[in-house]
Amino acid sequence: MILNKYMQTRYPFKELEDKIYQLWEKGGYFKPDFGKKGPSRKTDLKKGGRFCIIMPPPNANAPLHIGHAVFVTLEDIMIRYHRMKGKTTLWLPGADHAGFETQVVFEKQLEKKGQSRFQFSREVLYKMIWDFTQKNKKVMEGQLKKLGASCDWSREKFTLDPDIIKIVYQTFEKLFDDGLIYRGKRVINWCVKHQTSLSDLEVKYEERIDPLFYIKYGPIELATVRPETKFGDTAIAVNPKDKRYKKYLGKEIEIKTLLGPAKIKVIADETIDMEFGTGAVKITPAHDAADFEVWQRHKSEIPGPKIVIDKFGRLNKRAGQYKGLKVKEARQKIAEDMAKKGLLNPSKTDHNYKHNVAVCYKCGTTIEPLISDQLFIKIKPLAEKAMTAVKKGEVKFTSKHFEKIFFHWLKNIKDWNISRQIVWGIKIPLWYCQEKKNKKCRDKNGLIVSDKKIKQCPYCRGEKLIEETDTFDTWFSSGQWPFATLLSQSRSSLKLKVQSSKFRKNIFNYTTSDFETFYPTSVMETGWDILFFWVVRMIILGIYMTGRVPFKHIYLHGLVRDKDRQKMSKSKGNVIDPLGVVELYGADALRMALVFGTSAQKDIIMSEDKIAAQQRFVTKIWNASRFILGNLDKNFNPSKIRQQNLRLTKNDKWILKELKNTTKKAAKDIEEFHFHRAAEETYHFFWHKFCDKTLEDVKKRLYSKTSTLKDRQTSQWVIYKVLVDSLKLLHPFMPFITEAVYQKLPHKPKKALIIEDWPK
RNA sequence: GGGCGCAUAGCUCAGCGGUUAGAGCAUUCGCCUUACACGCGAAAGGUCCUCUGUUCGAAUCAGAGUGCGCCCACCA
Repeated sequence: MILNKYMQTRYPFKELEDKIYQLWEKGGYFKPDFGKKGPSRKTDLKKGGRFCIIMPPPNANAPLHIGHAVFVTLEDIMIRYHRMKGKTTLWLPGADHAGFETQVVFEKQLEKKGQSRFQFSREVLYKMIWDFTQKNKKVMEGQLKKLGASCDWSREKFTLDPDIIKIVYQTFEKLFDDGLIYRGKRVINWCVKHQTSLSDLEVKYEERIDPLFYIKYGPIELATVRPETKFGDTAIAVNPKDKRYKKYLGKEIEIKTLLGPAKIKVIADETIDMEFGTGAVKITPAHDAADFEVWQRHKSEIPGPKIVIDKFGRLNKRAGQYKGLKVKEARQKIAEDMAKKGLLNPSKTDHNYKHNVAVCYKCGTTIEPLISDQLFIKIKPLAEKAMTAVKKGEVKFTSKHFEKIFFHWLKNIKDWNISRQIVWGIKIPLWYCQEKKNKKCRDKNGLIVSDKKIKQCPYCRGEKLIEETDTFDTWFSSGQWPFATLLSQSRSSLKLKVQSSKFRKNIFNYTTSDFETFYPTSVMETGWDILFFWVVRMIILGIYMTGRVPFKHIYLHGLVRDKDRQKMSKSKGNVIDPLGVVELYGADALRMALVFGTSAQKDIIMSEDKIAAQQRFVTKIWNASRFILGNLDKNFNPSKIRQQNLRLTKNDKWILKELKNTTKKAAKDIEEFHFHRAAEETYHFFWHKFCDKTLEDVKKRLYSKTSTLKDRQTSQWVIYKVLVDSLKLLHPFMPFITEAVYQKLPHKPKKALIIEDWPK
């Protein structure tokens, strides 16, 4: 008996959630054209408008973490709300191959097995990672469903889908034809462990204490932390205003080195800080980005870069007897030897010199700045357009804060290195002609864009061709995600045309209904940590390829932290596994906890307590619903009751008014991206106004034997009406419990709550 | 070095010019009242960081200070 009662009073989320998701999915409710007949979609559009979110594709290299649950929750709230508002609504899901990130994860797994990526051929490695991501992708899809994501699975895309790659190639070719791609020697961030270049964004800085040595270059003494790079020095630079060195300016001075006597030129450059060290700097253009720029300014005066460190972080033959030593060993050895020979002043060495050292953001290995051939995008002209679009309000940040950061970053943007020396990714469709037999070919610097194997240079007919093996920076392809995903939805005409046109760049002349209908999308919702990596690039590439911004609003959510404000990480052991939580408390509780008490753009503080608290709210909804549905007369039918025949009490009128206010406020708050306010408002309305006040008040009338039929009818009508509308208001936040209750209503106007109309 | 944000109840945060400053969690007290004890009813808890100004009126706007945090750039 007690057991029986217990089971009744708890909402059996475990049993119901999957079934409810199936009900939605099988009903086709996630599809934008659900309930709309035939091809007349355009007229339908006019009525309700449209709403579209392209899901930030999770990396297919690990199960979902709590951060993913945040985006699912926020985006699903918007999607469900606008769907109920009658809009043609699309939430397009996807998964990201996540080039470097995935390769790093996979490499770690190999390492655990005592293997290395370098023992596999490109093809084998690619296949292995492919299988790995496909497996992960499946897992992720299941997890997104568990969280209640009402996205249209029939439109799901993967960043390595052939049609996506096709579009990425066309973008690349257009950039190339417009002269915005160049291949050149630049000092790039090289990760010695991962054997690839990294963009500036993929580099973090660590404060370290290293000795600052004072070395003697003939009569000039200068400070450096990196004496091991001295074999690559091509000049000494001083500030033009520095009187101490005036007599040496423009002259070659005789110096002694560990490898014998040499000559080196002294030049003047304004960037040199007279205050630091001795005011004189050795210039090593092959291994320092700033020095490289000095060389660029003084090309005519001094020799070009001399490489002394190889890709494995070891000194090469330029370093004489030090060849083969690793940077760290070499530094110590060289400093010692120089001191012995009087080339270094040991008494001046600063052993407490604090400075920042660049490290790989994934493995923490010290970045070796290396000069190397890489592909770059000339980003300035593109960045300008992105800034203009934001200034004009074509794209709106929901937070001014991020808008400022956006402008600051774009103003100072540097060319984007898009080539990565890794296997996992989209191969750069580039060939290099070694012969360059005619002008046309020379003009292109021997670069040929082709995604197919070619045997001949199309310009000079030369047959000595080298194929590029690098892959694109993942963000280059994901930066095209909004238009690429929508364009690639075309089932018939476009696909054919794209395939037959090979590299015709005007695929955008062919419109597909999805691209036409949903581009620009309504909102880009993602974490602020990828503002530069992703959001900015989408704006840039979106405008470049389509002439229009990719989305109208940008909503950036914060990081999920634990209750001590710590970042969640596996090593700290403070991670909350969203799927584990769903198992324990149900998806609704997790979703509600993620919006409740958190405000836009700020970090989200999450603890299990908070989720448990929301589960209690789920229980409350369940029990209130049980009470209401259990107290309706058998023949109760709300559609047959006329409001003018009711005898509404003061309290009845009060709750109906509150309902109206809450409906209005919740709608406004969701539309203005204040999700927490909408959630809290509705929560408070339902629990503390409706349940605590109205239901208690109504009991008197329901239980009393002296109540008239009219009074009974009135109370039933009121509580039923408020319940049904509350379910609608709560549905975007807590889709499962609300749908579960809706399915039990005696008179459902629609087959499911998800396709109900938002209350008026 | 450049830029930005935050400071409100024990904790996490709302509120951002107008009654007595709110919520969730935690705390205390009373209740197994026929929807729910994952509940109900009540209570306690706040110089809204400090100072100065603007205003009829400031937690809310401005300036200065203090503390905390973040982002960008990295100079040998």
